[in-house]
Amino acid sequence: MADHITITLPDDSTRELPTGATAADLAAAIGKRLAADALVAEVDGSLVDLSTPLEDGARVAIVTPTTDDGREVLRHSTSHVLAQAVLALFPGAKFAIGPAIENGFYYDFELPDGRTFSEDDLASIEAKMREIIAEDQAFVRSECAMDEGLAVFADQPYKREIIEKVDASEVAGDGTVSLYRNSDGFVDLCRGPHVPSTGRLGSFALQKVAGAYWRGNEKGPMLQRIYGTAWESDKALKAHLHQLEEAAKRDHRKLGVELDLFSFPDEVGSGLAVFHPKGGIVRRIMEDYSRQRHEQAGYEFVYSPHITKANLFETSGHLDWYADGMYPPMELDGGTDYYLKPMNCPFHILIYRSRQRSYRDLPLRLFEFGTVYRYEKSGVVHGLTRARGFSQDDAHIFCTKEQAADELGRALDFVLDLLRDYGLDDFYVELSTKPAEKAVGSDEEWDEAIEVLRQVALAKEMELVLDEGGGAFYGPKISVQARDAIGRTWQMSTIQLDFQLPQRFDLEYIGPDGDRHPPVMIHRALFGSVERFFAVLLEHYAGAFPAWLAPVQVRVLPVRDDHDVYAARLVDRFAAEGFRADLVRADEPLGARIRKAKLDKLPYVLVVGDEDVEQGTVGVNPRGGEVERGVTVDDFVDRLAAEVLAHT
RNA sequence: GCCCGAGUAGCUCAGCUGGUCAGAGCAACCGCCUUGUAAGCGGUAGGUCGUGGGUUCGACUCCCACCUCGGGCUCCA
Repeated sequence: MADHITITLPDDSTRELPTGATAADLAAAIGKRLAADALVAEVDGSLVDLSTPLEDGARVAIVTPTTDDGREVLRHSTSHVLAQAVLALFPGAKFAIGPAIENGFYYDFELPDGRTFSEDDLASIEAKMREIIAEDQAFVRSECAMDEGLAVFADQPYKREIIEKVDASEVAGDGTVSLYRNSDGFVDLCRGPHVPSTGRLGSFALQKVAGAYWRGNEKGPMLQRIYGTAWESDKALKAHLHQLEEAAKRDHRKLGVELDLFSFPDEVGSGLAVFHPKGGIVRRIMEDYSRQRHEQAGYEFVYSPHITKANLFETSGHLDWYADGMYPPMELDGGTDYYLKPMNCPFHILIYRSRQRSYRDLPLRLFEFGTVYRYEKSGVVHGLTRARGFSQDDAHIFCTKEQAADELGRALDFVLDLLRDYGLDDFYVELSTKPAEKAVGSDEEWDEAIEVLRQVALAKEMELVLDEGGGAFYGPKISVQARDAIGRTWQMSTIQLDFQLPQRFDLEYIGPDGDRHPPVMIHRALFGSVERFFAVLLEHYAGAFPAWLAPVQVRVLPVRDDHDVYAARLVDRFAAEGFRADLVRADEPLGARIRKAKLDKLPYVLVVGDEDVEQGTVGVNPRGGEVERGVTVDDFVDRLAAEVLAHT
């Protein structure tokens, strides 16, 4: 046996180490700083503990906390400390699984006698975790045979189940399982790797308690899950918690109440919103602008009813594939079932089919703000973003097969262009393929359609992400994902190619050759749901809508009663110019009225006093800007008009 | 749908183990104040404590059911 081994580093340089050297030795050999930062190592593509002896010829990278892999290990190890703390504080607790997840980790437990965790428990658990971390306990890996593992976890049914069900191939095919022990006797079943010792952890916070099914199975036992977040430094942790606070402040459900935009009256039912006047203004402008752009882009507007006989959705296939998502039928006219519509497409198809179509009619682009109703499971309803009744800005483009690629490209351009006009400008595109279970049509048809969509997306040179099995039952789709002001991504517009529905409804057109041909159908929604898009914009802007969308654009505040007449004349002038302006009289001090206007997030507050009445000016207090005195009214009107026109 | 948590005036919330616990601030309304850029002063009104049952001499407080809201229910030790 040679007395040394050769290791290749990520930069392709090599290093000689004594035989038997571990990943930790390698880190130490490279540098003090790296040795101190090292959490685990990546050896030939897989992550291992630092204590792992290296093989000659291995390609090794030392993983530090500020990498994705590093954070994942930190989070995973922190979840172990969570389990250790819970087992110490709650004798008899059973522990199940505790992986790292995006931004954090969780661990599932079952407490004796059906006990549950409360928020107060989190504080004591967190304190115990900090003790364990302060003790700097080593994570010591060992391996043992499966039956030995079963013995170690004699009173831990979930761990036993994991061992029993573990696929032999996943434990290196040798029937062993790996364990990690900490110094006070805590032992967990874990594939690893872990940080060398608990002292490497600490920038974490426990967040919430939730129920979760064992193995995600609704029929299985319900466990108590504790969620936490963990980071490489207190600074990163703080930044993450701050981001969460920011998101909470922007929550559209909260802003909807504060700004008097919409509500969900209990009397109406879960997931069913009503829009108040201020929300109504924003929504109407959103819709009007959309209509205007659709008209310019060659769409024709149609309308369809909210309910229809079952027959229509039988033909479309919705009742076969989608019945769970539909409201139950109403039986009318002596035995005929009527359904609330969950989608608009079948109606648009009937409009297409209402007369014989020629290739000269194509592409036919039908557009509707169609309100649909979907019976979402009660646990998934969420504000305006997941509602049971909502309006789609739904369009269906009927065209020849040859026109499809061009129409898809135009639709994608149109969608991106319009999203930018609403203030979103950071996108990527997702391509969703055939669902594993619910799908109609042959694989060949799907592959062909997917290929067309892929080409269209590639032509736009946009970042493309594959979403396996995420398509609708009738066809694949491209969806545009937008990142908002604080970096969250939202699925926005979808463009779906559909060969199925035209077949099911026997659609046809007469081609130049005089023969009948099946058209292709493109489903396309930009907002997806007007309500949801409203929520996204509300959160994106944190309630501070740009002037063109703001419910009130200008508030005029007279300094004293005797400036009322002048102020009222200004409001009239603004109204005449097509702006939304109001006036708040001097019943309260100016400072108080300014404050209220600011809390209402109005784009402009105008203060008018003696000087302004004399000179025909206003004092302009713009949202997020400096106060400017003595601006002429004409000047202000020009500025606001320009701003509204430019959609900024 | 299932689990956990929550539901007290329009909003935000206080109210310990059942017995003056039905309260505060903001908002609303009425006065006074007449004000130059983020909270002037005083007063009034407002809740069958989510709904319906039950236990009890007595329930916002305990039990059951239902409704609504929030978080979670894929990420394999």
